[in-house]
Amino acid sequence: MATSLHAHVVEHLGSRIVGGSIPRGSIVLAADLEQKLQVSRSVIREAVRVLAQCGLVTSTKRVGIRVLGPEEWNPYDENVIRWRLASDQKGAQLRSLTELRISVEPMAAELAAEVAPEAMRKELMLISAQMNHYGRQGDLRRFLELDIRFHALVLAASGNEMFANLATPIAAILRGRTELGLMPERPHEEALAWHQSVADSISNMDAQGARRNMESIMRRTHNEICSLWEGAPRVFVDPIAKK
Amino acid sequence: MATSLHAHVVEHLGSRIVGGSIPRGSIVLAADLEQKLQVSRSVIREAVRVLAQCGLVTSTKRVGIRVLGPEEWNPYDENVIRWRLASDQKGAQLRSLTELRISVEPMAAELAAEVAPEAMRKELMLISAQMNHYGRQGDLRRFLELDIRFHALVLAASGNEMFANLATPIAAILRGRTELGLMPERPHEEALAWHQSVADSISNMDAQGARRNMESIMRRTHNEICSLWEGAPRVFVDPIAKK
DNA sequence: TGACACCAATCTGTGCAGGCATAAAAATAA
DNA sequence: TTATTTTTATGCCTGCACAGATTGGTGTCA
Repeated sequence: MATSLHAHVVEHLGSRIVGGSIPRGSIVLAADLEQKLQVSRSVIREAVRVLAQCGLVTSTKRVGIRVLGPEEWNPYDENVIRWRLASDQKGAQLRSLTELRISVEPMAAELAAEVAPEAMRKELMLISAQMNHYGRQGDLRRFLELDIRFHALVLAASGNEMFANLATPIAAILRGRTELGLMPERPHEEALAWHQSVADSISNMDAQGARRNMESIMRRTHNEICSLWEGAPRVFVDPIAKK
Repeated sequence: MATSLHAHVVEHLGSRIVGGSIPRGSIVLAADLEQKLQVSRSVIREAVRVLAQCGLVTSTKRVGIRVLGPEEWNPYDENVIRWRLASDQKGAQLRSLTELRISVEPMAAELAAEVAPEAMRKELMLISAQMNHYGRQGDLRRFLELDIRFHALVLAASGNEMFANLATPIAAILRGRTELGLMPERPHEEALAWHQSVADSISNMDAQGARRNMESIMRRTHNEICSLWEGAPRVFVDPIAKK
């Protein structure tokens, strides 16, 4: 529905708020937006409702539409993540996501070894074999897509829908890393072996083995890209202030 | 805004969809909703936009508002979590959240030890001291509130906004566990000591110590409540099917 | 006769325009 | 300072036109 009018307005406002060109505390009026974007009130209102859902704005009577600060944004919202990745907060967003996946993926691998359905174990073995093949050939494009699928599969095979839902932003990390040339010419043998071991362990229901090998992958991943966010400021949200 | 009309409609429809009384694949018409809920089109439309954002419905021309299945729901949406906790999927939701916090909190403790601002370290020491005090007295109500604050603080002190945002659902877990009588008469000495050690480690910038002690807390937590979701089915979402 | 492509009717969400009600800030009076 | 009035932007409602997808009918061709 990217073609729908209200989605366009959401995109317009959301990217500007997250990007910083509409600073926190700003107050915009629905009537002004109608005129500026040349759309009707209903479109504006629906867009504002969606943005309010993401925590980007609140709309109160007699005041208007108030733009909120980053502490209020929903960091799990797909749009918010995308807008942050396209802004100067890219580093901080990548750091948050990477820390999250480092935490989650070993547990996902462990769970997958215990509960994954047979079809997913099979596919995991297939994917890791293909990763070996194309990795050794230095075909980075194909390797990237397989890598994305591999990690998405492990997350899905955990049977935890919260884990599975991290596949999309994690794919964004992997794509970003490759685009930025942070991948070696061809994947390290070590990394290939770890992926293979994760698949083997899951296939053999070896939960601890799956976890250990995934932890190894995560350690290397972290070392490879943590330079990206050097100096990006951390945000400390006092959990009481939000109540 | 809980008093606003459109929020009421979101609540009405959302809880019914997640609760299962409006099954997946159902098609409801905006006009019918107008009449049934006695509200105007604009209210219905804004509510449907919000629900579409959560992945509960899609609305297409000539067909109506189609109710989606659980694979499409956004598992990080606060409303969705709340509705699931109030439904017969409560077990599965608690399991997902618990697995997530087991993954995340040790890393959060480690990060907090490295980057937490001084004020948060201080408060963490204060909270853990109070937890000791009220815990030994067997004042479970006060202990619960301190426990919630403790974990929320560690998550916030990590400087990772995605971690910090898990404080709300984690608080729901802790409250639920106490309400269901899954807490011992008084907290185990071990648990008190671990909380104290986490606070100490963070205060002393001992990242590995903070992680280890938090891992101990998580292991015990898991053992205490994993009986809650015995037999709850796992959902395996093929990451390709969603593309 | 039957299969298939094409077209028109129809249905429902999308978007537009304008009106009244209401709540909360701001200004004014006590 | 406190209470009251005024101001003003959003909340909510309704009528209308449009767009796009489904459906069924029509005609063509094998």
